[in-house]
Amino acid sequence: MRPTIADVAREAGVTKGTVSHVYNGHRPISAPTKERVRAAAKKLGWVPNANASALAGHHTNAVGLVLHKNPDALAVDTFFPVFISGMQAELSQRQVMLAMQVVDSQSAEERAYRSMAHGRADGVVVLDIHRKDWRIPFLAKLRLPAVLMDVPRDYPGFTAVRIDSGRSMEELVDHLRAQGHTRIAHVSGPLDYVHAYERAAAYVRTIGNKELLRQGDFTAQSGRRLTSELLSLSYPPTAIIYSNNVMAIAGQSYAQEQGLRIPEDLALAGFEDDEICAHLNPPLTSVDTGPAERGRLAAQQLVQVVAETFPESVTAPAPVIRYRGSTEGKSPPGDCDPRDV
Amino acid sequence: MRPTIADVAREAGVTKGTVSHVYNGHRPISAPTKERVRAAAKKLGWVPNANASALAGHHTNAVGLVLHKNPDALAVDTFFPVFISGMQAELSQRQVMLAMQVVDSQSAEERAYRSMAHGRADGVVVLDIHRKDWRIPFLAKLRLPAVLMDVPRDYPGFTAVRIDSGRSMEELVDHLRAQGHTRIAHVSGPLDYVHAYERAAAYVRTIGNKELLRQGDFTAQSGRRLTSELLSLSYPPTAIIYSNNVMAIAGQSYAQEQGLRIPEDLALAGFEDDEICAHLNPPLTSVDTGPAERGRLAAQQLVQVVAETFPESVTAPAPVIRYRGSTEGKSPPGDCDPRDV
DNA sequence: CTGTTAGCGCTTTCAT
DNA sequence: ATGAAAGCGCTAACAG
Repeated sequence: MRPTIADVAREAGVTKGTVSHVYNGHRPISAPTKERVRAAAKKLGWVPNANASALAGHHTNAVGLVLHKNPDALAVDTFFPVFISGMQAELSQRQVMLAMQVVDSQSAEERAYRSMAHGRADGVVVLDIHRKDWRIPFLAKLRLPAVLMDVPRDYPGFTAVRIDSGRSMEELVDHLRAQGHTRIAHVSGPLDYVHAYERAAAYVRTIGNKELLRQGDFTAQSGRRLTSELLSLSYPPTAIIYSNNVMAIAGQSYAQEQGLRIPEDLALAGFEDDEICAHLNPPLTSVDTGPAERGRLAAQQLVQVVAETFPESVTAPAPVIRYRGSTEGKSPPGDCDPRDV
Repeated sequence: MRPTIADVAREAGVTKGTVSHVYNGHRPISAPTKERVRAAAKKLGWVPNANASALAGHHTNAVGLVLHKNPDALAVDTFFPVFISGMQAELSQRQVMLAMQVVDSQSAEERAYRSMAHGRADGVVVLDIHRKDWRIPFLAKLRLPAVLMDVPRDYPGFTAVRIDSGRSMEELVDHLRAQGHTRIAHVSGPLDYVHAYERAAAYVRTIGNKELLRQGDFTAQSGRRLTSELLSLSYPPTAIIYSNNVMAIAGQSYAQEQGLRIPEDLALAGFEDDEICAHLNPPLTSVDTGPAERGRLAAQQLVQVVAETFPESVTAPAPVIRYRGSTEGKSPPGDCDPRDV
């Protein structure tokens, strides 16, 4: 049988309560007793049973992450591994586990959050918030502590980790304009996602109209399709900003197949920078939103929420635009680019 | 208060035992009773408390993954996200959670496995097996069900998911020889890892000596350093095979900085293909070991192990070599490559 | 500073 | 086919 707290207590000549307190520090224990208990635990190879302690105590030492998406998307999108590694940087220090569940329907998602609330995790990090998101009231009802990523405003009872991506969109447009572009398109993500919406809104605000705005769904396929659609306009754009890199890479590859030179004939930029962007040919300009740091902040906030030291919402460090070859070298109209011969 | 099984029982006019059996099918329940219980549960928003059921029953509906490495490595190495997405493809169907813990020391790793064994998870998947791996006897002692990835032989009481990567090394060497290469180097991973060792062993077997074998550690830095070392030999290699892509990409980038043309002056190939390889300039030849499928198989095996239908060890589909520009176009010695002018 | 004990919410015999 | 009740291993409130 696996050792229980009673075995350790017997071995150390104390009671279960004492052993318990040695491990959670909820009351002072004399040094020699502490030592005896530690020695006994080590000798027997005892670790607290997480289920029993969660059941009795109400802390699981785990945080949850419920992802509503196709498992394949996890493999393609580089945001997740980096975000998760950021979370783990914070969690591994504190020996907190990450309880991850991928679901494929709303009912499964509800069940998953319910089970998190009912003893699986002390709290959750919520990603990909929608503009009208059922999960926020739902989590409130469940009284499940949560950190909301990238919500546009504060929600009572929740803390948030925010990011200002509208600003980056403006900078990107300015940069392209400075290079002489006047027809700048945007391939957005689904506009019911807050992050996609904010980028698109900033785009429309800066450009002044939505003539060249197209709504994609973050997949390579939609990046390709919408690029093709934009390029076959009678008056096509000379620059396209994509709301993520998967779409941008697909767009670049499509444009090159069509014989367009990047950036001379078409400039491209994306959001959610990752290592691949620097290695493309030409390298892709993109916005680094700092996913690792955001993951770390999310975990840090959540740990505090769980500890009942209710933290203020924070804003992640401003995104950084990595300017690369895909937006360089556009000459002002009328000029003649030497490479153009 | 969150609803408990007692609330549901009361609401449905039955006992707790009956509710329990409706949910785990451990004994027949009449249809009408079943319906009443289901309705009551839905009405109250009840889901079984995972801790209580694990404590009483002994199943957690979670599988564990303990990773002993720097969190950053998770972000760089594309193996993990893809492997995990493969696992999730299997787990999400069965509503099984993934309990993930990143640790930074052996003692933390032991604790993590102990806590998995003591109620965190029904079993674990073990990655990055060493040639002499303390975890195997340790897990046996803990009686924690486990699936071992890429072990060279069977271990009594464990099932394994294997892969034949030695064969790919041979093919790669043959391919390079066919293109006229006679000085073929290998930058391996740490040789105490089974996967790195098997590749290196196949290399030595095929080449006949270890003159051009260098031991790296899977980081970009070591890829760069060892490439530099190999290239400054008085009789340097004309081709290098790396044990992972991080090292290969770093090597390619270093070689190009030195003014070498790939593949004319130096051919390169790596293991652990990922999307980035196809987008490099030139695209990198590499071995696709099918991480998603291996993740799926691991999860599938583990689920079976946990269900006590002890499955045979399986071998994953053979790796596929993606031949790309980084190994093409080497002319036989003496010939004159037109591009060489 | 330490001992005692009543649960936490569920599963599972043993009854009926 | 269902009910009753004894724990699973731990925490925390109550004693001392």
